[in-house]
Amino acid sequence: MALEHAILVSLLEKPASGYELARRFDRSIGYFWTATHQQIYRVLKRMEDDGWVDARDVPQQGRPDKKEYSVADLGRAALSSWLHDPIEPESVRHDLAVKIRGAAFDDPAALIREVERHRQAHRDRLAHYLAGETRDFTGPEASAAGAKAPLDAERELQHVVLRGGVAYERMMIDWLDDVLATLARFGPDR
Amino acid sequence: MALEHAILVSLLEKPASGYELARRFDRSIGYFWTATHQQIYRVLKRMEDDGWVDARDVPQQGRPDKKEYSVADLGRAALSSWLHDPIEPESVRHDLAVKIRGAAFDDPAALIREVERHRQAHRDRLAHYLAGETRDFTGPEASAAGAKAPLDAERELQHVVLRGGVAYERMMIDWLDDVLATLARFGPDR
DNA sequence: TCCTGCTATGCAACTCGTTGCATAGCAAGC
DNA sequence: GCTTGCTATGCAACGAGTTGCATAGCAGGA
Repeated sequence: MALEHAILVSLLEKPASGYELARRFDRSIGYFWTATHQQIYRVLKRMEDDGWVDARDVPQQGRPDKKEYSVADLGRAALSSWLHDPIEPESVRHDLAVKIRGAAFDDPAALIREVERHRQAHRDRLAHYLAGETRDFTGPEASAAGAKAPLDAERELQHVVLRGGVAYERMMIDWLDDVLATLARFGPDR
Repeated sequence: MALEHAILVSLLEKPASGYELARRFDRSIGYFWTATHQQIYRVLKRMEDDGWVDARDVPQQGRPDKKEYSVADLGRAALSSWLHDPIEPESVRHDLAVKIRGAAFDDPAALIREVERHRQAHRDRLAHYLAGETRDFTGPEASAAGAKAPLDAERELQHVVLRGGVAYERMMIDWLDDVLATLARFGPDR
């Protein structure tokens, strides 16, 4: 269970309300961790009760007030402790692989459109990542940041995680091409 | 939710008891879908109640009796229906990426051992996959299967899923090398 | 004026997944 | 004879995740 920790990291990068966190989980953080606003509100409340985060009411003009959360000392300690925990074996859940093996007992050709849809989704995400990389990690901004802090850990680590996302999407696209070629061999017969 | 469907696919490949299924989920199926024996027994009971699978008591010598399940017509229909459903957007949960971004607010160097452990786990899994590929999908066996059925969908589709696993592990190993190189840059200062 | 849509927070109910525990037969070794 | 360990099945409790719904302020357009 790491939703708490993902929230702590996100709040350390920048304090936010539950709503803002939910939107981050649709974007940057969401690339490697998903969560709905329900989970986020529930967990935020628990974290506030446990003293992991501090809440602050922020009046806004033109929109409802919000509760902005920031990380408290206890939260920082909890994150640190989790980071030093050598756990995690890595579990996988890949529906598409189940479908592909299942297709042997149904119509393999019927899966082609589905796989093509997935491939397109991965292409879109790859394009999105690459655009983000160009925007945030290359050119004058990168140099400016470099001048400001030659070894900016936060930035560098965000970049290496993004590179992981890029590598993942590229791998998936290549593999789905392989899957499509395999499925095509079963197309004519049935 | 696709545990039912993963079980259906596995039972179509070969009928099995709950216990045997649980062991498959530690091996071949487990490479892209995990499940404990608790989930499996619970879901099998529901599937039996729904008429998706048939149960058969099998007395054994030297060990307790088992209940062997096989897929019923209703189960086959349910699987087929699921296969034709164009759902699934693909959600991700990657603890290690959270840890890496979190390391910016702690000691980046402390993560090195953890990342190395993960890299080793992925290397082990890659070696395991490659051994399985050599065993099941190359050499005389493959030719024999080829002679028996020039387009054996079940086998081909199992192979392409395995190739996906191989591609994934290779990608992860490369990425973790990248992560280690990045973390190393923050090692000396702290 | 009313409707749509975005920001912002939350409850309730349900399903899914995990963990700890219990039972029971039999085999092998000390 | 006792313990350990594997096969085989299952209950109970809890925690995590999903879905549907509710509320409320305000903006903008028909």
